[in-house]
Amino acid sequence: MPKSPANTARSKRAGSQLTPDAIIDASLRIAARGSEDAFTVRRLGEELGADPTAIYRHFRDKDELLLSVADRTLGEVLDSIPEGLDWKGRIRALADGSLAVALKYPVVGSAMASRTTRRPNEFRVVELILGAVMEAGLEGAEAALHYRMVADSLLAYVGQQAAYFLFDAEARAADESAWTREYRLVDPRALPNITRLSAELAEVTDEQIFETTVGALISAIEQRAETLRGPKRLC
Amino acid sequence: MPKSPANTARSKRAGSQLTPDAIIDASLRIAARGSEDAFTVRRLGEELGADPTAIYRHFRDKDELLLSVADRTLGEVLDSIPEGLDWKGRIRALADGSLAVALKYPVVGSAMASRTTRRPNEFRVVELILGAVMEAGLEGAEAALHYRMVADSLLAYVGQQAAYFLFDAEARAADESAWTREYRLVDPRALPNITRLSAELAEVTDEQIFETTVGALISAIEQRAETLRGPKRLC
DNA sequence: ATGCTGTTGTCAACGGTATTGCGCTGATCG
DNA sequence: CGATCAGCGCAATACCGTTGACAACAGCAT
Repeated sequence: MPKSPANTARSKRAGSQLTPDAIIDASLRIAARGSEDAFTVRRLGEELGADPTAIYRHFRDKDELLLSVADRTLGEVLDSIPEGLDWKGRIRALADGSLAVALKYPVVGSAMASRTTRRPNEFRVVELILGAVMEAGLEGAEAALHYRMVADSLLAYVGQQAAYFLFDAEARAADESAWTREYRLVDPRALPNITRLSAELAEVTDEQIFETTVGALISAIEQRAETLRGPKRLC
Repeated sequence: MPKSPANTARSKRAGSQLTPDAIIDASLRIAARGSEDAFTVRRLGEELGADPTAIYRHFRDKDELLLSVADRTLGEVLDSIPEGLDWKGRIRALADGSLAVALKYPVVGSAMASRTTRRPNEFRVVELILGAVMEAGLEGAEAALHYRMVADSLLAYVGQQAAYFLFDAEARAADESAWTREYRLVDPRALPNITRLSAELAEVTDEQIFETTVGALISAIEQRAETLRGPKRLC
């Protein structure tokens, strides 16, 4: 075990050309290449010009590295959110930023869809969402519940998109043509709705879907707050 | 290439003790053991009492097997949905059933979160959701869009839950205690909302979150249909 | 009956993955 | 100046999915 670094004037520059930050940078470079370049320990060593196993001097295992990388990207998302937005704007900005960064680094996005990093920037996200739902008018257990709804749904959706994006071009092309091709060949008697809407199904874009989903979450919060605020009448 | 099976009286019983169905059954048995037993080709061979590579005589690769397994479980979910429910009830039944089966076979649920199987039962799901949103009052592109919202959100959420459930007990225990432990140790000045709501955050259950999320999707459909139906006035 | 053909299971092997233990080296510190 | 020790390279390990060669065996035509 190394002693605490930066204790004295230690690790001035030394022979250590490898630092946690440099490794995270290299990881992001690889992750940005999407499915063209697998994110493996060997590939990472190559990118760093070092032996693959050198990474293990700075991270316990690949999982811990991934968590650190994810935290870095989370930070980028948070810093990109402008000041002065209302609660809906902040949630929308978080959602859009998360999706963008997850599609930029799909390996990271897909791997973290079901994880909690427990690192600094994750707490900032929690704080942001909690602040938003409270500004919307929710309190206590209701605020906590709706925070979880937003956080879990967003993370799951974004991770799913990233994983899908990670598929290589061939597989994705096959998947997408399925919407237009196979839906038209289906038995119209057993599946009348699909038959009738096959054209419309093929034209829905991912952006529309994401926008609609985020909108659904936001308006759920809004309605809940309204119900709790004015329980007297509806109209 | 084999000719079409069951053409004549072929494959009466023959030497073939291994059938696609038997392999799917064995896969589900392994998948049901969750994280205690990895779902590998070798383990599958062991479960079948056969050589691991024998599977490749019936499925092109592991991915195709997984798709078939997933389709089987989808069928179970669909068959468990009772007749005579209104559109909200059908969507709720589909959601609850999907979550249940994904937690029963977490490997399958997590692996399929970002896939489309393009197999018979998937079309039945599409048909079901489309029918529901149309019964709610949506048509054409609006129906297609909201179908995608429900399908994608549900699949992503359920897959996320399954992946999380797949973690071995130790990791999950650490994760869960994080909610109660680390949230209390946080800097109250930088993260006031977390500090204030740490108790409530720890008490939110997964069931509540899922129920709230599905409710949000349903009421988004309801509202959209209402807006389109009566565009005259609101009150 | 005999041989042909095609299916199915077995075996050994290959290339890929993450990870670990050992030995060297070179900067830091007493 | 010599001892220490963190950081790195190397070799090896234990898995993983997948493939190709081979043997057993059914059904079919001769």
